[in-house]
Amino acid sequence: MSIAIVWFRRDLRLTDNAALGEALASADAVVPVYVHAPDEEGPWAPGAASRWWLHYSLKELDKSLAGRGSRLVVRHGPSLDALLALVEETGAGAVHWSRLYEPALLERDKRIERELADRGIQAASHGGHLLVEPWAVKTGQGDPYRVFTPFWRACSPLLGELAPPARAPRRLPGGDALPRSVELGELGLLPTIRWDSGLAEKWSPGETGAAAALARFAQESLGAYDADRNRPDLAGTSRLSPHLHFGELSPRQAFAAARAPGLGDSKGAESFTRELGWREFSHHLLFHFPHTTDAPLDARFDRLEWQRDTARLEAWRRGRTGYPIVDAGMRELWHTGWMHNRVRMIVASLLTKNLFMHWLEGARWFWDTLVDADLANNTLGWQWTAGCGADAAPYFRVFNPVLQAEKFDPARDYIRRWVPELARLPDKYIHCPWTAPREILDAAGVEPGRSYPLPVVEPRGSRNDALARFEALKTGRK
DNA sequence: TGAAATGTTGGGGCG
DNA sequence: ACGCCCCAACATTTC
Repeated sequence: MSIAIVWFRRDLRLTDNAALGEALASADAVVPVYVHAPDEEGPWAPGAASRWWLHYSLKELDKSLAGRGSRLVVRHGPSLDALLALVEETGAGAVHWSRLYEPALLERDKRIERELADRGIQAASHGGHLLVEPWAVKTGQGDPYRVFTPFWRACSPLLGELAPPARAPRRLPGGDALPRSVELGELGLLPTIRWDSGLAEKWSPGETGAAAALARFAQESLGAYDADRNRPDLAGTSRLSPHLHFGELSPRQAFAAARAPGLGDSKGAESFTRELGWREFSHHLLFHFPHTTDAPLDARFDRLEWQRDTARLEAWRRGRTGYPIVDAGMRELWHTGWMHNRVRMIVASLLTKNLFMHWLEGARWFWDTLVDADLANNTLGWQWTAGCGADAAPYFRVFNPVLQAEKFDPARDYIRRWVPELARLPDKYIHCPWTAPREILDAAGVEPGRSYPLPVVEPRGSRNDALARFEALKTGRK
């Protein structure tokens, strides 16, 4: 009887999972395994919000495995030791997994593949985390793309060839002879101080929750996605990012949903597919430029001396910058583990271009607080905003938090929800309370500097400041 | 997936 | 009727 280990990592689903499918097709029994080894991800080990999500996603995976005659075997790392022990205990002849593309994991997986092969164990990695493999798309010169539009155009013929998502298996043979597992709780993924009630309210980690989120999105929001995706006050976005990050949903499933009859030709489906394209782009870039997690892609930015100011950084983190749209976003993040993408750009622009603080400070905070924290997306996003990344916003592109708020939160609902101390201000002043006359502030019960902070930085001057520093960088002066 | 400064146009008030 | 000015609306340039 042949036995195969399915090593689950961030493909926490049974549907459209090539590693699982191949294991089932090639062996008589499978052993589903998760190995907890956060330190193998180097300086970018999962943050607190990610760990919370992971706990519940693993719990869900175990539950759906149990419904199919199996269970999830959980072990502590190091990964290689755990896998070798499991091979020994079960007599497995193969280990299957879905490929990931973060630099530290690529290296680790390569080593594990070698070690397994040396011992005569088949080590098989499978695609599925991306629509297109990073090595499959190159420019005419054979280089990786650095600009999104031509990149996405080059992907197009490959997308046309995508097979439809595979079905989940009905039964997993081998469940009667599984090796021991540690309790999920022993992994210590959940916070000791229970700050996670806001997360639990908003999210349903796991494959079932992912499928429900996709169905809701396809039915309710995809049609108007093109316009509504920029509105933080509406449920206009897909909110699939954490599900995609943990592989509770394959990008191919999301892609297929947007292509469903009646939607495939809509503008909304087109822009949503394009967003999936950005996800591909960020992963491809990280694969080709692994150092960009910690260093700018544009090396000229190495010479920049960013501001260090603990008090201001803390004001930004906690949503006390005095800019309502920024504070609303930072509080939404803190409370729900997520922030609307439009608002991510606004808060990132303020941090890097008005406060002139290092994009890594922002990247690290997002990393710890986002349930969808993803090294490729986070790196691309922050370098894009700071202007040092691929297809980046030019250094002079600085968001004005008041104008952005007026444009994308026209009804002021987003501010009133997340910055309740301003809720009674009239529409005219709620995006810029520092311009309100005394009597209006009094009537609304707002005391600038006390009940709500004054702006940490003056936008015009700080913008010009930043421009000057970027300008010096461009011309080579310092 | 920028904002602000600057330039251009055209309608309307008015002497 | 005409020229002049104002200014909103839109376009272009610059950072």
